[in-house]
Amino acid sequence: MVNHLGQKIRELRESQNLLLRQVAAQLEVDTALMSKIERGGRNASKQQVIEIAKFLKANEEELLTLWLADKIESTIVEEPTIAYQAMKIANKKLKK
Amino acid sequence: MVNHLGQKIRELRESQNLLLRQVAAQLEVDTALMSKIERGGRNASKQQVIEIAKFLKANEEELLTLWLADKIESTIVEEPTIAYQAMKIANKKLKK
DNA sequence: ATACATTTGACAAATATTGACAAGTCAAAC
DNA sequence: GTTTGACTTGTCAATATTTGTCAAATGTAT
Repeated sequence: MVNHLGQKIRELRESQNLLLRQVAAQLEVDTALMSKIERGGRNASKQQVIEIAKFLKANEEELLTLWLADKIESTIVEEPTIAYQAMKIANKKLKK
Repeated sequence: MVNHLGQKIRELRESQNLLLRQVAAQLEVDTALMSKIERGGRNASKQQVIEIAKFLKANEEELLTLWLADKIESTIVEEPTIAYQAMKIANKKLKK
């Protein structure tokens, strides 16, 4: 399983030489939680993603898209054999 | 929002002239819960879907696929603008 | 070895989900 | 118009899951 959002956040954070502690402070959460978010051990809330985007000067929609992709993946990961077909069905809604 | 699984179950049940009460008894749940499952007010558990398929002589994989599609849809429904892109990302995993 | 960043596991608190029950609607008999 | 039977809905307690913190462990450079 990948963790699209966490990897992206870590990339952004490190490229700006920021510490977990600093990002965590901005979100007003424990450093441990921030670590888990980056490593995929916890999901960020939508609001947290928005604040992270702001703080790391990233595109909010891009991060939210990764966040949603992670959620979709964790929904389907237990059902690999039928996932593709189910995705196809779910996709039909989107075209409208 | 549609409810793929519930609609299919109702269709199967009615075509066999069975009562909600009868299907519910088979699953050992309240009729009210069965009603909610068919109408989309509650999600069935995976085990319940399997038992429903058996009782209604339906294809288990087909019902589970609808069940998973419903879960995916409820994951993306709150984020219509980014859903398509997120689905595309999640889809990449499946090809492997 | 010290200092500091990060990670991990365990835990309580908060939140969400589950299924039952009771009360409700509705239509078809009667 | 009241009874009956099928289904629906709101509410609730029980249960399960998720959330974030703390303390301890691990890693990393000086």
